[in-house]
Amino acid sequence: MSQDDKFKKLVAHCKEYGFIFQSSELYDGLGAVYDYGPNGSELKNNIKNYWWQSMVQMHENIVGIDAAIFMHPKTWKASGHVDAFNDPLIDNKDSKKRYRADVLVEDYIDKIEAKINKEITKAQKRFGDAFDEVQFRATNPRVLANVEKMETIAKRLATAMSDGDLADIKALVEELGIACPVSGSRNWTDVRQFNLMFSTQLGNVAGEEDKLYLRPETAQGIFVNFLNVQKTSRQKVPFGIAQIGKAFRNEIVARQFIFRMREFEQMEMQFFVRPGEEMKWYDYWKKARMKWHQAINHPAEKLRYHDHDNLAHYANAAVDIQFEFPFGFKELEGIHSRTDFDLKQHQELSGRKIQYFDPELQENYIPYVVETSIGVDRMFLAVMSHALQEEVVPDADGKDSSRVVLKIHPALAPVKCAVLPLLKNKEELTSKARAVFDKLKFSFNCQYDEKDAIGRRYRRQDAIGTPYCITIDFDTLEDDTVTIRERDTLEQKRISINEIEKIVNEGVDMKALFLEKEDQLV
RNA sequence: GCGAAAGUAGCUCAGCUGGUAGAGCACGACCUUGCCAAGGUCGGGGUCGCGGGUUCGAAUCCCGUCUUUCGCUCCA
Repeated sequence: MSQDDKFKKLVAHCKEYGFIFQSSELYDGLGAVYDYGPNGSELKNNIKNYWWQSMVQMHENIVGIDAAIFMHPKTWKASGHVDAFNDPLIDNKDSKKRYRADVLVEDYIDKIEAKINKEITKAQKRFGDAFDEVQFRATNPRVLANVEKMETIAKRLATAMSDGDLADIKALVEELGIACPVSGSRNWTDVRQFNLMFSTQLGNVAGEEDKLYLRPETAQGIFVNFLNVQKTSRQKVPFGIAQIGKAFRNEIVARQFIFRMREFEQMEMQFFVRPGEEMKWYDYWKKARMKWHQAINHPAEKLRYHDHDNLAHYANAAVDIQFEFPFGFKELEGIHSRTDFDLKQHQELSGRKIQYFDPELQENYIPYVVETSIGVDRMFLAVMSHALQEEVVPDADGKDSSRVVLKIHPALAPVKCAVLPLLKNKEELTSKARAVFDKLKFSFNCQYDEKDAIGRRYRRQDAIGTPYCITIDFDTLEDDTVTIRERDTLEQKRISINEIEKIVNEGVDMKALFLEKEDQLV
């Protein structure tokens, strides 16, 4: 099966079995927005629980918060999003390629600089030891002209950027004769501004000053609460603050099902450390997060680290954990060393001190931050795409038949257990099965199903990843035993009704995922 | 946003040299069925994404629009 087919099957499966629907489908849908259905919301909650427990419950020095989506507008000035998320974009009409107009101009400036450097190297060779670079730069007419040109362009670009003068950026591109690297043509569209943040307003009659943004990341809710949390939870550096919540980005292109959505959910943990110790913790979380992924049976070969070539404005080191999705290796989680950038910025713009007094060092400092940030929806997609399998199993006559099975980790499965009377028309069986179901439903998400042949019901449960099926037959009426059927092995065992709860609970227990990691808890 | 492909029943799709819709699976009822899907009978369900045009007549031809998929950019 091609990757493309596999992906299509995954999307179809998600819809057919109530995992994911397109948002507002009734009205033709809304671009790049999706809803989670009955099974999807269960799975999503289980993923969030797995993350939350591994972070907050398993670490004494990590606490959770739930900050509002609306934040003071200055937050986004401080975080750099107002500037960094305002990209002036320009398209080349011939190659159909899109570029950031400011980057095109900056590349042009780099070219001039390269020219100057070439000039200097040449002169260095000619004059040898007698060469004085400062003197040369100050006097050589070609160098002087180029430096002036560079400065003029840079200054004009900076002014145009801060004024939002898109026409002048376009004019710059045209005047400099910048050509598209692909088509070589200078046939450009106008420069257009794309703000990746959604805006709305506070109050009914709002002016520009009341403009609010929907948060483009959850992290800032943690940073602005740093002192509140640190003081009230009596935490000492190093410690972390975890949060799960929605974030919004008005992506130019949102694609690939739930991989890139305009409204998405993040699971973030900001770990505050002593300045200078950030790389140690960066390495620690890099490893710890990889283990978290592997613990739910995602194989090592489907996961890999990917170092960032270009660091974001707030980071001094950054690595992605990539997962092999049906459409290739893509980013699933990011681990960033964010330095003291955010806290420092908030200190500056708020005019309030954001410092931590370290009782051991007897000094005040702004902590450094190591962030782990993972997309819930991407994790969902990773789990689904790895779990969805089609395999050949023997049917009633021992012949080959295919089954579609979601081999999802039992701890994440939407339904933990299905209770099935062997036959539908025997009242003794159905009422006994009902009784068993009514007991089990207090312990975990459980389903009762009596329709169709037993084999077909097994397959239905396979399709949504239910790890255990309990079948009630005539022997049950005699001795209170049932068969328990395991999803992956298809094995059936005869157990007593009293054992069901214990066996299923052990199978789906999340604790098992943490035990193997105990040796490396903070 | 630009380029390419697609949109017909809950799902997967057929029908498309124009004559007002079909299959398989799914769904409901009844029968059958003693452990790994696809047994029998009956039944419900679609104004063919939406809007407009051409035509006596449009799922089918034309235009527009929305959505999805793939590529370009960015990212959790």
